[in-house]
Amino acid sequence: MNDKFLKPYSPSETESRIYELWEKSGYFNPDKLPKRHKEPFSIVLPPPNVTGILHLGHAYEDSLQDAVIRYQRMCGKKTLWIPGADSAAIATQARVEKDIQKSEGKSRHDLGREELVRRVYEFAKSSEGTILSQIRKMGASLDWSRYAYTLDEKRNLAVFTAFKRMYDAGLIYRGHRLVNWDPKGQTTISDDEVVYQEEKAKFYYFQYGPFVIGTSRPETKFGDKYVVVHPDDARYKDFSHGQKIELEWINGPIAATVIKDAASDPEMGSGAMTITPWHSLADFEIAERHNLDKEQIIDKYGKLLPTAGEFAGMKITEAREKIVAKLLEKGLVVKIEENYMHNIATSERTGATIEPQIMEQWFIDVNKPIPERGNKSLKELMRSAVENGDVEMPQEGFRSTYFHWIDNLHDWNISRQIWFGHRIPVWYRGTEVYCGMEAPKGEGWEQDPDVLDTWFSSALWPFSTLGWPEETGDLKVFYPTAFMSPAYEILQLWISRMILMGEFHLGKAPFKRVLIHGLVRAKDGRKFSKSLNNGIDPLDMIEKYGADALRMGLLVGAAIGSDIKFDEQKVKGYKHFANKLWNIARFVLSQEKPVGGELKKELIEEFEALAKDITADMEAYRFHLAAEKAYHYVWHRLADEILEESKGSERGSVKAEYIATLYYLLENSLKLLHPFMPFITEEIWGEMRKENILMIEPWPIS
RNA sequence: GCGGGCUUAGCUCAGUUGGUAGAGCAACUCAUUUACACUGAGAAGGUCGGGGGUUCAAGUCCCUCAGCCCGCACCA
Repeated sequence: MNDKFLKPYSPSETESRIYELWEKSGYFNPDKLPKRHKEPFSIVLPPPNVTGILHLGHAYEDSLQDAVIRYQRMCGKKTLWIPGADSAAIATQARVEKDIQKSEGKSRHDLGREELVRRVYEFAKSSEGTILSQIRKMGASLDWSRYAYTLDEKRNLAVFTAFKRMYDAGLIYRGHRLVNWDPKGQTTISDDEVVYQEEKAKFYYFQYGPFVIGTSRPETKFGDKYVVVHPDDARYKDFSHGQKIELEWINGPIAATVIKDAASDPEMGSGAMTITPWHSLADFEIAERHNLDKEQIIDKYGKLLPTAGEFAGMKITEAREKIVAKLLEKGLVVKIEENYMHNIATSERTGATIEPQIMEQWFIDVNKPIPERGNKSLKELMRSAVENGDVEMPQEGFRSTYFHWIDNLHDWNISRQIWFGHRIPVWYRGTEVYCGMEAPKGEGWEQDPDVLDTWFSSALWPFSTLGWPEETGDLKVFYPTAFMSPAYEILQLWISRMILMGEFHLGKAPFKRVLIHGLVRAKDGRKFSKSLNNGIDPLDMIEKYGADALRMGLLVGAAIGSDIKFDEQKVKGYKHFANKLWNIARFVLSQEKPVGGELKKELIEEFEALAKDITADMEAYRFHLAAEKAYHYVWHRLADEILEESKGSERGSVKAEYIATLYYLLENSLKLLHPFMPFITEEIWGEMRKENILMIEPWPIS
C-alpha cells in the first residue's frame, strides 16, 4: 500500500495528475475508445464566453454533463462531449473598446474597423486559455481535439452557408421594420435581450383637437397626426374613418386624421390615442394596417430631429419637461398623473433605455412556408419538433413556456451594428445585391457593414461543431446529440433557435432531449452579482475542498429544474466524504487481496440491488438521487456497518472470510461514484493496480 | 392580462408509478487514539402552507384559498 494513504486525502496533490492521466489515455476522444464502445452518445458543451471566467453556473453544468458522459462511457457508449467557446461579440467588443479608450484615449472610429476587429480577436484569443483550464479543473471529460470557437474557419463556413441557404430560400430578408435600438451600444438588439424594468413616471393628458389623449412620452408627439379610436366607441360615432381635423398642436396648427382601429382600447383613458409609428411597435402595426405615414422623431443618439422645431437637438429627457411647459402655456394640458407605474424597455447588456426605431435591417422570416419542409414555417417547425416528441421536454412547465414564446414570436432581427463578429455576407453595388463569402467580380462592390447576432452562430452550434456543412463522419454518427441542459434563462434565446436551425438545415432537431436546470444562487436565495459582491469562485472551492466535493455539493439534493442555493458547508461535507472513502480504501487495501476468495452472497445481492436502483436513477436523469444513494451506501452501510462487522478480534485485523467481499464492494462502489467523484475514485483505482483506468471500466450493471 | 413554479425538521433541500415521512448542516447525550476527529453510537425534532374531495391508502391525484417567486405580453 502506498504511503500516501497514511495521510488524509489531498485533492490538490491528486487532481491535476489524474486529469493528465485521462488526457494522455486519449479516451476523451470517442475514436480512441476500446472496441466495446459502439453506440454513439454525444453532447455539446454550451460554449462559455471566450473572455469569461468559470462561475458556479458553469461548474454546475460541467458537473452534470460530465456525470452523464462518464456514466454513458462506462456503460459502453461511444461518448463524445464537445468543448467550445463563444466570441460573445457585443460584450467582447465593448470590453476591448473600453480598455482602448482608457489606455490610449482612442475610440473605435479612431482605430478603424480592421484594426479594432484584429485587437478584439487577439484579446479574445489571449484570454481563451483561462476559461478552458478552469473547465479542466472541474474534471470535465471533454474531447479537446474537437475544440471549436465560434469565429474559427469551420464555424465561419457554417455561418456563411447557413445564411446563404436561408437567403436563397427567401427566409432571410432585408427590410425597414421596427427594431430595438440601443442608443448607448449604438446597435440593435433582439427582443430577448430586452429587459423590462418597472418605473414610476408622470402620465399626461393633452387636448388634441376635440380629443383628449394620454401619454407618458410627450417628446414623441410631434409627428402624431393620426388619432385612433375604436370603431365601436359610441363617444366618437360622429367622427368617420379618414376624417381630417384641423387642430392646434405643440408647434402650431396641424391637420390630423381620424383612424378607426380595434387596437384602441375604449376602457383606457378617453379611448382616443395618437400614434408614433416610428417609435412604437403597436403603433407601427396600426400604421401598417392603414398604410399611414411614418416619421422619425428621435435620432440614433436619443436626440430630437428637426421636426421637433425649437426642441430639435435636445435629449429626450431634457425635452420632455420643456414640451409639457409649452403645452401648459398653450392651455393644452388637461391633467397630469404623478404616480404612473409602467415598464420601460432597457438593454440587458448596456442598461440603456431602448428606443424603438424603424431601420433597414436583416430579418429571419419565421412565418413563411418552406416547401422542402412540408410547407411548414420555421415557427411551425419549432413547435412540431417538441410536440411530436423528436425533442423531449419532460418538464411540463417549460414546455408551456416554450410554446407560449413561439406563439408570440416576431421575425428575428439578425443584424447588429458592431464590428466584431460574423459579417453579413452580402454585397451591394448601386441597386445590385449579391450574397456570397467574397465580393463578386467587378469594381465597386461594398460589403454590408453589419455583423450577425451572436445567437445566429450559436444556433448552429450542435452541428457546426460536428463539421457541418461538410458531410463529416462526426455528423453522421453524432447528430442529433443526446441532450442539452441549459438554464431556463436561455430557453428562448438559444434552445429554440438551435431547434429552428437544426430543423431547417438538417431536417432534424439537434438534440433528443432538453433538461432545463435552475440557477445557482447564493445561500440567501439572491442571484450572484457583482453589485452585491456575493460571488463565490468555484476555483476557491476546488482549492479548499477539491473538485469532487464541489461536484457533489452542486449535484446532490438538487432536483433538475429548481434553483440551487449554494451552501459551502455542503461542499465541506463532501470533502469529509472523500476522506472517508480514502480511509475505507486504506482499510481494505491493507489486506492482501485473496485469489479466488469466497464472496458473501447477501452483501453482494444487497449491493447489486443498490446498483440497479442507481442505474435506474441515472437513466431517468435523477442524478441528485443517484449520487446521494451511492454516498449514503458507502458511508453509512459499507463503512459504518460492513467494515465494522468485518473487523477481527485483534486490532487492525480483518476476518479472512470478508476480505474478498470487501474488495468487491470497494471496487464496485468506486464505479458507482466515478461519474460524480471522478478524481478520488480514479486515484484509489490506480492503487489497486488495475489494468485499465476506471474511466472506461464497465458500469456494474449493464 | 396570459403562462409557470414553490410552500416538507431550527436552516438548506430530497421524496420516482399513491403504500410506515428522508438527507446534509445546526443543536443534544454518550463513546473513543481508531481504517478515518475530515470519527462512531444514540436520542430529539414534522397535524408535509390552510380547507375540502377521490381512494382500502394522499407529501404525492383533483378542487379551493393564502403567501412567496419567475417567464411572456401590454402599457395611449
